[in-house]
Amino acid sequence: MRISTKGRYGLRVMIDIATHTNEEYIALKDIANRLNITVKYLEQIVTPLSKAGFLTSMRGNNGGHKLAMSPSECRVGDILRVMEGNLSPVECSASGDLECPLAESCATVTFWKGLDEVVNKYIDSYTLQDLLPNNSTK
Amino acid sequence: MRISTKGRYGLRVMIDIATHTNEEYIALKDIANRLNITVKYLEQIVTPLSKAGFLTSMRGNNGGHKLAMSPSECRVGDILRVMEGNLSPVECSASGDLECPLAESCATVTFWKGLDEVVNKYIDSYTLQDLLPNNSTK
DNA sequence: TCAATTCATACCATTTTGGTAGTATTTGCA
DNA sequence: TGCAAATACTACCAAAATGGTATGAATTGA
Repeated sequence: MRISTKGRYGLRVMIDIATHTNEEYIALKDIANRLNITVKYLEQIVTPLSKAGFLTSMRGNNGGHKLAMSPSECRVGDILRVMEGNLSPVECSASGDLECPLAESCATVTFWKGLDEVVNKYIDSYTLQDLLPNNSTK
Repeated sequence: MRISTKGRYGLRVMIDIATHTNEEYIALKDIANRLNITVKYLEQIVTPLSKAGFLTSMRGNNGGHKLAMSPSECRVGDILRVMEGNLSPVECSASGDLECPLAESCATVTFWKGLDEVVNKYIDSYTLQDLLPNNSTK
């Protein structure tokens, strides 16, 4: 029951961009420096976030990334779901319920679905804004 | 953010034993048959549950396992924590906070701790009794 | 003593994780 | 037009975790 490093870095990156935003594109190089990871690895974290529409990227000189929305409109849950792929704790609580060969296992499906709900509800209760350094409301 | 198969099997095994209990020890062979896994693998699932005190085991002929408590006294959370080792979503929300080199990462620690709490609260709200086939209260 | 059963290790193939490396492509600017 | 800066894409890789199987020893009741 773990959030992978990609999920953690993804969130950190979004926070970093949000705190250093100044109407210009932010180079991966700078983010990588601040977060102490390689640019190449950072690309792998940033790419899905960009494809999902949370960041807009710009190639070429003076290119980089910036937030595609305001921090208060960006749910932490959305970020984590993009980075982690699927946050369902077990397969059968996800969408396509392929196989449940055991009758007993189905007794637990409600339980797993409930856990799924609880997790998603929590992570969706936070926006990026809530996690910015100067913010202390939550 | 996944529960491993060991966690899932652990829960299934406990449910299986609870539903087939009749004041005698239940052989792993029978459980393995019903759950369609090998006895050897089942041993690895049952051993930590036994050591944690949720099952009492009996060696020798007519030996096996049985619940050490009534299903209503057995929290699902306790079972999962035993099987999964540590349910904290990220390291720094767990007990021994070794290193947090980045100032930014600490902005998220409250968030991760909250997630940790929410998960544990949910899984502790269920007892084994709640997951037995004939039960439909929750 | 014997059969049934738990207990304890060792082992293994596959997948996932956490990255690095190299190259191609795009863009702004001199 | 050509170059430098930056992202984008694709391979690749080592180490750890996952999800098991196999073997053998110890224990117990009859």
